[in-house]
Amino acid sequence: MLARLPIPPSTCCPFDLAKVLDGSQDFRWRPLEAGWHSGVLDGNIVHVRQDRGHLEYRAHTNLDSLLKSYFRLDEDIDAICATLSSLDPHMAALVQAYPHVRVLRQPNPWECTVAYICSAINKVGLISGIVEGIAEEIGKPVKLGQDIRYTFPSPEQVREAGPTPLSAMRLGLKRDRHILDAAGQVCRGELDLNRLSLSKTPYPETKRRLKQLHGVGHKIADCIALFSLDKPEAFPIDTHIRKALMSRYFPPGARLSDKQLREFARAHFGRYAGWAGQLLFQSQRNAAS
DNA sequence: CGCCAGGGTAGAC
DNA sequence: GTCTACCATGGC
Repeated sequence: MLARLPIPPSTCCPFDLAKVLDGSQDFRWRPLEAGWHSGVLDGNIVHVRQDRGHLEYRAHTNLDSLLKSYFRLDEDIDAICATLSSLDPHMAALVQAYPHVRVLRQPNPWECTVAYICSAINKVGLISGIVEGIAEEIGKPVKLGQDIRYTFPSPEQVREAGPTPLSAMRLGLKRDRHILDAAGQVCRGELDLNRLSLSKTPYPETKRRLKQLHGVGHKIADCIALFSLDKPEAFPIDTHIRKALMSRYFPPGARLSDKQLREFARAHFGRYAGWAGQLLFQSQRNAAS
């Protein structure tokens, strides 16, 4: 089926699909022809394209609510922009320079967890290949037109597949064991990712639970919380964010631990710290390349 | 070959 | 609480 969703107009931060996906926190988008992009969202293969004020998509079923949630079409982006711009002059400049930045709401926290366990000390392109590889090895094929993709395997599927396919992928840094262990925790009901996504589960408790997973520390727990568990105050600190913070908010030569940087971010950026972090990330990556 | 990439961990003080 | 060595792989 082919469908169209209206994109709410925004004066300061208009929606730009290509840029949103390019700087995306979801590793599973692939460009197609004529402005279309192929993705796999929570088991659904989907093609999306922007036609001015509308989001067009092709899929096997109605994905209106899923896509609205994913791209945050139901959210007041102008209000978030205004909040970020009011934090300090640098943030105001970044909102103007990168108006397309969005923190997407990924529908599958399990996939997000595995993807970011694989992200440690890897380049974005490589992470993308690893996540795709896990889907191809253990997931199920899904087809839309001539496009064949693979669903990301559920914890049950990962556990049934056992250690062999993961170790054969040579993920390094014991990531194969971390993923299998996390799958076991979810399967045994020791880890309830859906409960953590509820607004009644606050950010601190969410992060504490995620950090109990092997291979998940402050940074990756914050990525999972921010990108798939609806915790906009989560502030993942990686090498880029560290550099951006040090150059813009502290005098040259200052030495701050990650703990001090987390405390600064919480106090200075507040409720939408994660969005502020995405802006810093974009600017730092842009400056580096 | 050397270096680094969207870190995490155990063990040491 | 903070510092350190080590974990493993691919791309340039």
